[in-house]
Amino acid sequence: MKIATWNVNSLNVRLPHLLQWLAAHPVDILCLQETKLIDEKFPVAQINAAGYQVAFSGQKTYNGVAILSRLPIEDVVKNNPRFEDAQQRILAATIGGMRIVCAYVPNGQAVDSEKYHYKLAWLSALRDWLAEEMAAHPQLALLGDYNIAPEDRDVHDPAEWAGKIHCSDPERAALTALSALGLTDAFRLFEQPEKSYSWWDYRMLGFRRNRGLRIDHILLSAALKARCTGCSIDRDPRTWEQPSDHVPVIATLN
DNA sequence: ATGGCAATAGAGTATTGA
Repeated sequence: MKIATWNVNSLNVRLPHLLQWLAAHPVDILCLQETKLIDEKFPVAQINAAGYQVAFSGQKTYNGVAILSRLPIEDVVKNNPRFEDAQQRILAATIGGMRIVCAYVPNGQAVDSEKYHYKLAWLSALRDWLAEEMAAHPQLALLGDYNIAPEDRDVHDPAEWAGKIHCSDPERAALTALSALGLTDAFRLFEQPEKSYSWWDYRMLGFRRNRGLRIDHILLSAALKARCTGCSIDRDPRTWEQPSDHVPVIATLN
């Protein structure tokens, strides 16, 4: 069983990449972020034809999340019931006995900005809701674009990013609060190459110079951590023509 | 200190992302 997450930065533009990637990596479950599509325009037929069922929750221009699955998708919940939010950033579903939560955490723009405080409030509400979800579903995975680099080793230049958005102490504390619920970063369960990132700026030759951040994560409950046998980042799609600025993260479960 | 790239909306340029 393989589960994965990918911020595609517009599914309208990236559908060919998505289908190409799935053909090479036929994961069982894939969470998408930044689909940027209203539900009426979601490419259901193409995704079904690739062998996947799909649940989605979108809006115009921004945000939007989806879960693709080879197994039936049940008990879909859109957004956090504990947090009133016009932005479509969360999709939860039960698949194969697991609770899968797909999340697109707010960017935050700049420390202390209005969007930053929205990000922290959003993360606090996520924690509170997940505490309940985990009690009801011991086998839970939280996959998505967290817009937080957990540690300095997840940042290409920790000095340049110190205290800045994605790296500030309150953001990292919010991630620690999720860990305190019993969620573990699947990527760090295993030995990994140094300077592993999941996002690179489109500008300044960010990818070629490997000026990246690791901000896309798969967090696993204890029951799923015990089943996890591997986790990796697939940099390859970042080399394709007109790529997303993020790449997929994949975890293997037995 | 700022812009640099990409996508969107919409019709020139502003906004957002990370």
